[in-house]
Amino acid sequence: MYRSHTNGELRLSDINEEVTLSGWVQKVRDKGFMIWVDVRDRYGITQLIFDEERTPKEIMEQAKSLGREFVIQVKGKVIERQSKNRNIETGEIEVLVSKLTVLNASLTPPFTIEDETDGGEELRMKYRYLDIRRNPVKDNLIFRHKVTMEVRKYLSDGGFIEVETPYLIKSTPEGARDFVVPSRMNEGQFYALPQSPQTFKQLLMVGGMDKYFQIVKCFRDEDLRADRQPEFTQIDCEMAFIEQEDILNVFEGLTRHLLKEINNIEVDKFPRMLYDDAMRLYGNDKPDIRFGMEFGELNEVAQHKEFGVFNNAELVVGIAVPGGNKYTRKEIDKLIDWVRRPQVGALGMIYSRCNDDGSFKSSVDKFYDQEDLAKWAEVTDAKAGDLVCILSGDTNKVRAQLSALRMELAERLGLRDPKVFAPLWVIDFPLLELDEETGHYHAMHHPFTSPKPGQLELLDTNPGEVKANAYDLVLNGNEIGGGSIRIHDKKIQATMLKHLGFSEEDAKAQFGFLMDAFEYGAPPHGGLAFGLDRLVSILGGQETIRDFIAFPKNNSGRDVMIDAPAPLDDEQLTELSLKLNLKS
RNA sequence: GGUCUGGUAGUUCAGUUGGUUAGAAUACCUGCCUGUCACGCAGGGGGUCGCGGGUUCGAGUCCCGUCCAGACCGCCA
Repeated sequence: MYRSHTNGELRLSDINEEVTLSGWVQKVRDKGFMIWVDVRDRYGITQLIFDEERTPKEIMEQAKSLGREFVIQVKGKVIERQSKNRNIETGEIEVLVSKLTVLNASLTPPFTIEDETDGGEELRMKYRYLDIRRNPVKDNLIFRHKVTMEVRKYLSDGGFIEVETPYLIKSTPEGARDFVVPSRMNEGQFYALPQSPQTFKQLLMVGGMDKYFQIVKCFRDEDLRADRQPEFTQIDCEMAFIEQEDILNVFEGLTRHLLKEINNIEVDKFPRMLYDDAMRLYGNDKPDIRFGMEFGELNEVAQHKEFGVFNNAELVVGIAVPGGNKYTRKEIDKLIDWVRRPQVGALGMIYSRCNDDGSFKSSVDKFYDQEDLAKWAEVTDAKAGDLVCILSGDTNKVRAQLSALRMELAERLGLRDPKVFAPLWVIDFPLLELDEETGHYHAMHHPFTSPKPGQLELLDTNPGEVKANAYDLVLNGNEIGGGSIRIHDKKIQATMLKHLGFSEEDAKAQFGFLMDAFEYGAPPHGGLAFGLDRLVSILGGQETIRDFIAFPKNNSGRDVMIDAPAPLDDEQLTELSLKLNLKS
């Protein structure tokens, strides 16, 4: 028996008990006459004591030789501490050791195994198994486990069946790049790893599994970000014989259940915002509504004077920065530099100070009088003491720029409180999106999303105006889920693919299996998918999803611990009938 | 594909205008220490300044290239 108790469990009530403990050496405090050793496992820390009077000499010597992260097993008696430590749960007792076994020695770890480690990101990833011994990472993994258990519980109780779908599927040209897997038995042919189980879950609907879910890995071969991994986990769901309203209700219920069970927070009914309104008021389809600073469009009140920059702009739009009038000229200039960075891309920024006496001072006083500036303040809902920041230009670009500024300022003003949760639905997304480079439309959600009833005809005349039965769940400025009512009619699906630029042949080759299935009694259906990694990190009140993933990839898609990806040797390449054609 | 930031002891970092033998903290090793718990005290070892080239009497420091890491833009139906 390696242990009778864990290291987080002994209390005063266990005094005089003979116990066996196992764990890692957190710390050796050698005071000469007395040695304390903190032994750790995932449940906590227990202090072991060795002293000249009560401990045999050879065990004292053994204790002196222990190093950090040695795996040890001890037998001993639980005794009350003379000086107690109120900071840890086992702080009132210690174990007087009568037998010490080193189960495995350890090299000195490259960073400290403590809550506030001295290890940098790269080092922690290389030795992730040591990192996982630290409370913050360990707790995050346990937290993730709790969230997924609650998800499974809620959905299973709601009649959903978890069904696994294949990982080795077929590459499709739409959407993200696929990770591909060569097939040895089918020379020159490749599987692709799924970007999502989309078509399979639709086929499950045709198969009559009218409430399906799956907690499932998905794969996208695109460049990474702090919050984006090449393999990530989705809570994937689909329902048949439902309307959009049913889906919103079920998954609003799931989200509310998680907030209640995990965060002990009750949330009101989630607001619903039209996509068009989200873009107009926040410049963004995933608005963070924990704070205001809504956009005020200023075309009408700013385009009647001699200021060419505004007059030539498609959109003039501003936000009020609460308390922003206290910024110095220098600070505002820095802000202007910030919006001019290539990552934001604004050409400049106009501002108007809202003074406490009700007067205004703007950077364009030459063109606008107090009455004009008062209207700007009114439209942007600026109060005395605020600063109105205005950008202008092409509508789509300027909205994105002002949205970036809004988020940046909110961050600086501390308005993005991770303890506050402000979920909302964004609904009525456009069906199609214009690719400015190619001039072609592509599906904003995916090609299986159904247009709003009665809008099918618009596809020919004004495709950009067609709205879809598509919706996103947004939490604190993050898209945590998205979905749609799907097409379940072969003809409509064929029309849709035609508009996306598929020839009849290509459509059949890529999605013939789905359209064939639609001919055998496909029920009306729809669903959505939650990004689990991001959902968990937001519920956990943290920015980085990597600390909620046991073994994440780095910025370049590498696993620095196992050093993947890696080249294949010639033998393997030959077996797969592959020949390399390296660019460099 | 692009923009920016960084790379110096095991680790986290400092290193001024280019100038003597490259420092601190921590970790590690040795010794001391009668209740420690961020233990304390004394001593010690530890450096390819990412790599390559250049400028210079002299480069951790300046220039060019390159690799690696991080953040962001593009991309992510």
